[in-house]
Amino acid sequence: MSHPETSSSAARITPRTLKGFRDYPPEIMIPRERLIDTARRVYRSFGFAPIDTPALEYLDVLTGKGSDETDKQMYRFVDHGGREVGMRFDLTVPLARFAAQHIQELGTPFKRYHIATVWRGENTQRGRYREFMQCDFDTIGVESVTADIETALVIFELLHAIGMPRFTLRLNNRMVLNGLLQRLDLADRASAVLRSLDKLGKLRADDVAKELESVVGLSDAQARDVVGLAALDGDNDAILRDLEHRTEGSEVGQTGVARLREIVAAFEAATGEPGQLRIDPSIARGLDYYTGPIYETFLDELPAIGSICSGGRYDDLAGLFTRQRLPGIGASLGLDRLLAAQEELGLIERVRTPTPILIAFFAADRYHDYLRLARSLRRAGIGSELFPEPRKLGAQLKYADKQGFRAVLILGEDEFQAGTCRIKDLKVGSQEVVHVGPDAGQLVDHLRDLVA
RNA sequence: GUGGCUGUAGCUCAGCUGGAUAGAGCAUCAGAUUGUGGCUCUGAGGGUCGGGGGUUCGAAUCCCCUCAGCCACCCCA
Repeated sequence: MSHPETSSSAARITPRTLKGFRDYPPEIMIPRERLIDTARRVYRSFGFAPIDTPALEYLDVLTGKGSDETDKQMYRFVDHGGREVGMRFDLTVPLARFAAQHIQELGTPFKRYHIATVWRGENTQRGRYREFMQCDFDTIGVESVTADIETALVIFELLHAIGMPRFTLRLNNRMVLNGLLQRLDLADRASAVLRSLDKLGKLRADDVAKELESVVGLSDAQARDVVGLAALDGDNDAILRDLEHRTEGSEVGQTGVARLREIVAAFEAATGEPGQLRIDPSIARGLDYYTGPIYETFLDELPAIGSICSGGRYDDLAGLFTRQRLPGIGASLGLDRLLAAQEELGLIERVRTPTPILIAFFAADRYHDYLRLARSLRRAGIGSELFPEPRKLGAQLKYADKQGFRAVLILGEDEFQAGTCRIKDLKVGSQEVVHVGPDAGQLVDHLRDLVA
């Protein structure tokens, strides 16, 4: 109307989102933010401090480390000043740059968490988008096994805090794999072998063995030996003994097994839940840069969705940027996967409001009294929305129902006169009349139980 | 990036081998119901049939291109 030139349908632009990019409406954003808050709280409780870095970096900063694959997936452009620029495709490369640039002031150990959006122009799939969020935590500058142990403990606490205590943290050590490959005389083909090995979760052992022979060129015996790792069964002690045997004569391998042993013992001592940490020699993780312990976390109720928290140790984070050696270890929560899992397990309550209480705007000339009441409730820590117009009560209740409010406060002239308030519990359907009291104190006491 | 499947109202879908004004359920809005949501009834709004081009007297229907989604592969910080 005010823009006649855009009112014809020919001039109108179709509203749409780019492939792999998403809108997040309130009912999606509310559980998402809750999860992020929980991760933040757990990270901070262990002493990890927040950092942020720019979404855009000089292209050479990002491409330096990247494989051809990540190069292909990176969003890049030339800015108005002629600079070659890329969008970060993970939070580890920015961390490496950040650490190389600031480690003098930061000192070590440096523990940081970083929850931020990253971009990859890869093909989309269910649960894989071109814009997504990573929730990393890392410890820089600690070679000792204590950092490996703490990483496992953070994952443990995180999953419990999220309310998903039924999970298995699977642990392996690249040193063990390297030791084994050394013994098999395959050190030169390590990354190809590991890539195939990593498929053991998805493919049958026979197929992986076949791939190792045909693609990587292993002998029958070598392939069987590698795949045999996955067949290892029994408790952690039994597996560790077996691994010790298999890596005999390899110093790296033996060191790796010893480190696993320490992690297992400390995890048990700290949590009292030894069953939730399992040595799994078939966990390889695709990445070349892992050099020590590696972690993957699977939900017992939904293992098929894949690892929801993974990470590992790397000996040289920032070698591209500085001569100073910066060893580190860290992991990343798979936010989207975890949300998908919670959704599938029916753990996500669908609400469109972060606020539990709606105050019906009922008596038109009591507006100021409603404002005062709302303020008292908010000050007492009870989120309260005042309906903006004195519409029909039925319409306001309908709105409250649709948005997912926990309760509606109904006060008309009668209630104001009597100093009372009706609390309508939308979930149960019951209703009670309570005294408001000074500063709404009595009302607050009632509501606290309700919204707890 | 490669291959396959799919795309009709906000959502789930129907719509025959090409035929006239494209339908249903749910959802939305209004009313029944000016101090009480979910249930019921009545009514209304809502469609470039993903988009563009082609074949045809005639296309939601057939063909090509394109965009998007799903699945598999590739890969996986």
